[in-house]
Amino acid sequence: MLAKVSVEAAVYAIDKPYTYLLPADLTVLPGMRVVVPFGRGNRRSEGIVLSVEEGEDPSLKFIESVLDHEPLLDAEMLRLAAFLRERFFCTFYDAVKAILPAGVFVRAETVYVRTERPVDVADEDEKALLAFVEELGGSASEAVLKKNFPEEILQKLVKRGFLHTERELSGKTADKAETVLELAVDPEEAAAYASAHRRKAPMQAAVLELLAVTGAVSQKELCYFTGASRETVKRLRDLGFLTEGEQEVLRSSVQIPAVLREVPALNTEQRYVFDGLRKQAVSDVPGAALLYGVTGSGKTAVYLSLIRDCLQRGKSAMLLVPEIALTPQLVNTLTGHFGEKVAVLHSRLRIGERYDEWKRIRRGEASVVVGTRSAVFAPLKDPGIFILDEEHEHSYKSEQSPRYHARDVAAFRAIRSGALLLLGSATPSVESMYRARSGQYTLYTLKNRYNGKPLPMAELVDMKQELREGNGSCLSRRLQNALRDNEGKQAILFLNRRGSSRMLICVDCGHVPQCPNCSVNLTYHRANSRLMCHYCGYSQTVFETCPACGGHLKMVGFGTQRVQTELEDVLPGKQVLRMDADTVSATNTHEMILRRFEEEEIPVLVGTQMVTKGLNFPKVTLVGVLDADSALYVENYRASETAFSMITQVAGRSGRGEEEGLALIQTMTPENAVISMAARQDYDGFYALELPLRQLRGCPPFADLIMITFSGLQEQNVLDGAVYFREMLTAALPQTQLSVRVMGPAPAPIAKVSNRYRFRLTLSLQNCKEARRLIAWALKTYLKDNRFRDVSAFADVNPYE
DNA sequence: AGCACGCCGACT
DNA sequence: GTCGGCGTGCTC
Repeated sequence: MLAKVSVEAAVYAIDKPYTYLLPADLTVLPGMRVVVPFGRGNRRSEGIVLSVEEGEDPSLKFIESVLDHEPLLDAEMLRLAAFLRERFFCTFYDAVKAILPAGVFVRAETVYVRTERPVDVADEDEKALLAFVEELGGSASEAVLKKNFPEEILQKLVKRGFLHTERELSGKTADKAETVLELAVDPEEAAAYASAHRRKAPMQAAVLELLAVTGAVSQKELCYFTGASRETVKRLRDLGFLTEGEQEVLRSSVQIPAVLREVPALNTEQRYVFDGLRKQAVSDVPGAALLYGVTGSGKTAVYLSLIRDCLQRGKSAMLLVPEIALTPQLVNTLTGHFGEKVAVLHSRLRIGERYDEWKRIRRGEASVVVGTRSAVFAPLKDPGIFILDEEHEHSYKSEQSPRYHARDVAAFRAIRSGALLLLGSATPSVESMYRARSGQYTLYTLKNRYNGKPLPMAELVDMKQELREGNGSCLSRRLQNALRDNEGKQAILFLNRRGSSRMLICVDCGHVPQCPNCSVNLTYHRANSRLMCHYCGYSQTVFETCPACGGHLKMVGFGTQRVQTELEDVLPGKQVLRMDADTVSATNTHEMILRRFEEEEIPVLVGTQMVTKGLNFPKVTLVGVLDADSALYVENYRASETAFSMITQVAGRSGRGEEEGLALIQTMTPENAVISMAARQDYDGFYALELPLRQLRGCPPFADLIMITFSGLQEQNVLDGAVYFREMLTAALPQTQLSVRVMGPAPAPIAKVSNRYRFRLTLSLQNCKEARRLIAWALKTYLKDNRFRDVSAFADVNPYE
């Protein structure tokens, strides 16, 4: 017998099914993972079986062992992996790793679980084994069983369906407080360091790789799952890769009430939308729909009714949200209505918890999945609807391979399973609205807010004028007055500036300490009182004097810190809460800060991006956007869209309760159309303005952008690689029917990270099969070329960064 | 990518 | 004579 295997060790250039011989004593099915020898040195690699067929070929190597007792992926999920590989230019195994929960890949033991089947065995040994399992509560670990019983009996019982196997992560931690470790650098950087040091420091590499996929993990779990010692973790912390904090153990976040609540009744408008969507959902080819509903129009109520309807039809449902931590009410609402049927999946769950939820979904015990991006891969049984709430949000796009967009994955799964794809937003992405208006999606609109209140008044404040009149502060006089008038109520101030962190500047010569490895300024971290680089983890002590001229160094906070200081003058004695990268950590989470803001009724909350999302604070009557322009100055075709939705969403935080709200939008360019339309909440105007620009620039929805990023240690070499790629591609174009616009190579916005120079090519094209085949061919050919061995390359479809 | 093979220069 | 530098080619 032969098995086609997708091998983890095979990089993109050589990724294809490899055929192995199947030893007679191994049972292998498609979707099971195996260990195989690979390459000249026969190093062992994990792989996943794609198919098994008859045949002999003595020149082939043997599969070494099988890792799973049953397939982890069924035919449909294998197909999904193939889709990811073809669509997003990753290896098949990268796709598999994205689809399966991390728990599958970490140390686990096999447990045998009794099945529902009534016991009717005559054999005494078999009876004894089953009784033993029963006594242990219905499941027993493999190690324990094998110590007490011969293996044949165990296998016989499995074969006859009295027991089935499961992989379980043992040794769960259950302390009150524990050390939590969080990645201090970009996941991408951590992964890069890991692969560079795999040989010399395999444990460090394992730790970083785990954190790159999971975010924050407790020290116990980290050591347990990687086998690393605490010393290794400490070393990584000292190298600047990890930050450490104490955290209370999360209670399983899902609380199920004793009595389930009824799904709320819909108002006339919601009812109309629901009826339309339901009809679409039960049709033969449901297709996709866009629900465009202003903030506060009650999209969630429509989702709930649709999910209930799905369950009543015996189908399951998925609801994706951008960031689960910011929508705790939604999870409570769902569990309040659907109880144990709800499974919650997001990156902040512990590995074990996520794995448990995954198993519940797979077994069909959970039929409503709510979660973030990666939850789109949940192994739902017979899905009837895939909902993406706030579909315009960037967090639906993965920035690590496979660089997928949850919307595309959900669309694929919906089509394959005959389910409805529903996208919801108050500020839909231009491409989704275009598809809705051109008839590819059905368009549903919710125009009225359920509390009957109008959208908050938004006012533009000209900051140039402020400057001219001598106000150099980041708070306009209009905003200062509004803050003073807001007595007894709450306000949120929003600052867009990325990395609102503090840095050092020489007051004499203007020198700013730079990272020696990256083209960025070093920023000050209060946690360890050192200057650090966000990109590579480099850190150093704070200088006393300027290294360039010996002058005086001054700390400047271009961010929330400065706003907080200025607020002390405007509102003397009033409490101000800050929420940004500096104050938010694994220990002091968003939720905790937001809860304080609400419960203690702190007058002002100042924050970055994080404060724009979701939350509903009835007492907030004033919202200030401090620098509306900065979102526009990003090198990305989506900059206007991002700025528009950001301003609109922030303004929407105001006046959600009884009192009317006010939003003040400070800008240096009040004449800018995007900003003034956002202030007026004029989505249609924005759309009409943006669409022709997209067409002109060859951007979505008219064409797709595929960005190829090249990186390496020698700048000239990297540039040569990019130029070569460009030439190879343009030379191949005449043999195709394709029209491709190639832009670049140009240096990436951050030209150097970890001493690696980065150049990018941007291709604008119609994203069809033939185009993807061409890109894949060019990438593979390039990656196999010996001249550019030390210049890596990857493709990213419609990147957000 | 990662590993072996092979062909050159510096060494006990 | 051999140890080890890195350029080259292949991965069922």
